[in-house]
Amino acid sequence: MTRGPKPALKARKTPVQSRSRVTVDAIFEATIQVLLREGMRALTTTRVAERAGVSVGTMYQYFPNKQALVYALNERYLDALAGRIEATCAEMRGAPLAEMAEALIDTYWTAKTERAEVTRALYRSVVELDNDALLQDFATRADAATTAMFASAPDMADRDAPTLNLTLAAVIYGTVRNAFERGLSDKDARRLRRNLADMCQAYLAVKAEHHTGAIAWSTS
Amino acid sequence: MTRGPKPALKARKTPVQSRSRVTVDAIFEATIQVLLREGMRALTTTRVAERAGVSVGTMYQYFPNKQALVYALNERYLDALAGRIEATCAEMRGAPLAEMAEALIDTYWTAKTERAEVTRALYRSVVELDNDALLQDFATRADAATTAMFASAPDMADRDAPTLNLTLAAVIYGTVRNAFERGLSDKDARRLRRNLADMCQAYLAVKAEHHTGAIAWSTS
Amino acid sequence: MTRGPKPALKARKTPVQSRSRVTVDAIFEATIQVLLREGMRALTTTRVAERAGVSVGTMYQYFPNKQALVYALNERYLDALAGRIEATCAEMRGAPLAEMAEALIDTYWTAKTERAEVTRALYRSVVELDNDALLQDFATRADAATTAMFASAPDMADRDAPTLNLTLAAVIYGTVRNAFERGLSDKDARRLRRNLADMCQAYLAVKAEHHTGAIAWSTS
Amino acid sequence: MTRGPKPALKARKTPVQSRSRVTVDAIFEATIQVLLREGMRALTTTRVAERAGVSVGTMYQYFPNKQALVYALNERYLDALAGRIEATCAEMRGAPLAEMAEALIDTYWTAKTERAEVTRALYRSVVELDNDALLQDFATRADAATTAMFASAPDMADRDAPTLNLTLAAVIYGTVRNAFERGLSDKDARRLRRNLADMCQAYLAVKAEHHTGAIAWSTS
DNA sequence: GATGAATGAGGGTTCATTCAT
DNA sequence: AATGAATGAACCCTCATTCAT
Repeated sequence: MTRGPKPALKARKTPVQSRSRVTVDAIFEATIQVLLREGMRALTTTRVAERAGVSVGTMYQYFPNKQALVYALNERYLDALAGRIEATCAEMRGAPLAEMAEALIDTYWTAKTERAEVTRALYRSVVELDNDALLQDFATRADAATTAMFASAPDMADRDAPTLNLTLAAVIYGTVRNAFERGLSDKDARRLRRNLADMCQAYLAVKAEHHTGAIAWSTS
Repeated sequence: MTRGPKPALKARKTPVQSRSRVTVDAIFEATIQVLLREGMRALTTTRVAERAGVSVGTMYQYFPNKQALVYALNERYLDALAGRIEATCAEMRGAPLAEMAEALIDTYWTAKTERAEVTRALYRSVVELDNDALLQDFATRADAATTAMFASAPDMADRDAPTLNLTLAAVIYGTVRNAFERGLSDKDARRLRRNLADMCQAYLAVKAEHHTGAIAWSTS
Repeated sequence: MTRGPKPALKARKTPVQSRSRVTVDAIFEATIQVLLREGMRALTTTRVAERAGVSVGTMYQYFPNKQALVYALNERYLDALAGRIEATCAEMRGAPLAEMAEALIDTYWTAKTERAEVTRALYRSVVELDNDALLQDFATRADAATTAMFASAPDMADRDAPTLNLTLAAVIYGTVRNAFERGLSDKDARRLRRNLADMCQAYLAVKAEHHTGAIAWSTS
Repeated sequence: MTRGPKPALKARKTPVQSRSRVTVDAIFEATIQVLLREGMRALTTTRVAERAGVSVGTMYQYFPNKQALVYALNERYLDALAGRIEATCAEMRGAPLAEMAEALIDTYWTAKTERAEVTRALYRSVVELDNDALLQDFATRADAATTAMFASAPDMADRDAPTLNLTLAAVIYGTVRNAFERGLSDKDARRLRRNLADMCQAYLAVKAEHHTGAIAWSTS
């Protein structure tokens, strides 16, 4: 299921030594800074190396080409994001669906917002062709985690886990991104987040009635 | 409210004559094709002109520079999209909120899906600088239309129109985009679309109960 | 001796009809204007045609290419200049050398100064390769006139006419151009002009002594 | 007093290392060659780089743009020329005016003639925008040197130094340029040079008489 | 291992010139 | 004759990538 990156995009060496790690981190941070301050168009290898305080040559020791750098940056970010989602999912195992949804919203929203500039920088960097694969991999991994989580909910009844997951995931991730792109005020952001949670809750409650034989709300 | 494009991005001549229109259309179409087949990176003026069957020089007769071309393409698309949303909003004036939401989902989903490649091509192109302004303009226009529509609903009660609008707009547009990016199968797409509508309906129903004094579901 | 222009630089048609003459004049004037206001770099056929109020196509009816236009402009200017020099020479025939020199300075200085911008514009346009030939032709023609004039002076004695001519011509033309390029104030300009005349006079006087058997000034 | 170049025209790196110096020299030399053989019109970055035996990229490492290259070339030449004039002025300090004039002619004439092609190439290149400033700077510097020199002459009497300087400088520089452009034979060149010196001498002698109370030549 | 000067393909853009209308 | 849209060669410049030091 995991497609894995094209060979050309793989990082050259896994930074095991601490010096390497520091260098790579500096490069990543520099990339974000440049992306942020000057945009995708100005993201040149020279500029990144300069800001990272290393030479271009050194950069090429860690990344076979520019695309690989951007790729790795996104990979790293998405890996961390997936990890956080998995953590949340593990934590919420066995909780009611509504709480799961709320926790997922919390996690995702926080992740996207806490370093908004980084998020924005990365959105900008995704022009690169093959990041599609990256996104698919992330989706697959996140979906696996959330699907498993939902399946463990006591109020799952006989719902179709994949479909429920698809619905909640699409709504939550999609809404958060849209919110992000709107550049909302803090107040609006809080409201929207609350309403999104309410919406998921309402949806789950209605479905619950269906599945528990209760009278559907629409007929009440 | 509308910021308007930077002068540098304005198209050079408005294609009034039929020949001009044909040419401009060919250029737009070619841009989409290139974007689609080769990605943003390969979107060069030469390539576009070639595929459009005109010379670079001709292209520059209509667009002062490459950015302006991409800008105009997005402008055109977003203008049409906003128009469709406005039409839907006009049509649904006075209908119940749930129906409005459903109609909005229909319109937006259809617009994004009926020429999926175009949508995909444009998503790829929006990364370019200053298209932000374009998106903001679109959002402003669309929000105006939907807010007005919602305000006309008989079951609006004492809801806060801007907040309701923000919620539904963010959820609907966000979810549709997320769905789109997942490249769902037809079946999954249909399911998600249905569930998104249900979700909105459920949310509106619950809120309705609140506003009509009914006992909230969560306490039942 | 006259090399004549390369065929490619010849104007296409001699403007005999009055309409043609008006058009050509407009084009010339437009060329000067553009040269003046925007410099050589901005001297494009489109721009010239536009300012002249004709279409590029029409321009190409009168000049086979851009170089020919610039060539013709310079040719016209130099022709007029040579004409004025010839007129002065004719007028001064038989006068003393010193008066001849003064008259030549007057004529040349006035010609260069009375429409200084035009002079400047033309200096700018001379980048064009083959204008060398043009300049040579002018020099030949002017030298012929001045040499003849000098030869007619009563105080020529046994001087070498070509050498005297070379000396005076080089000094006068050279100094005037240098003065022009310095962008002198009116006062400085007047002073320099006066001193240039004095210098020529002094030179001629000394030579006269030599040639008349008088004791050379330097030994007195 | 010195205006200094626009920032855009400054050279990118000062060639301190020997390799850099060689490269820059090669580029300068190539520029002159192209200018000479093909004229200003054909002075393209590619052509220069090619003839210099380096890549365009390398050229741009040393000069931020084409104009800067031409600018630097002229700057270098004019700097050397000014230096030579200053040296002559220093050397002639305290000498009689006539000898000063002769020395100035020698220096200037030699400088313009010894590498005639270079001179010619540069005359062709000066048309470019903003080299005006360069010329002004040169003039200012040279005038400062010559004015100071003239002021130190024993036979300055109560002459106006600036005016004397303006006169001699304009006549000498102007005449030399004109001579140069005429492409004189060696014999004619020698003659003209001699006569120019004589002319200056005659002018200074006459003035001297005025200032020393002697009877003016014209009345003798 | 690290450096950064050198490379040169390729990008965006201009503009002299043509030719169908 | 006049027009001006179309052409495309050629220009200036950038920047990912290499490799001698």
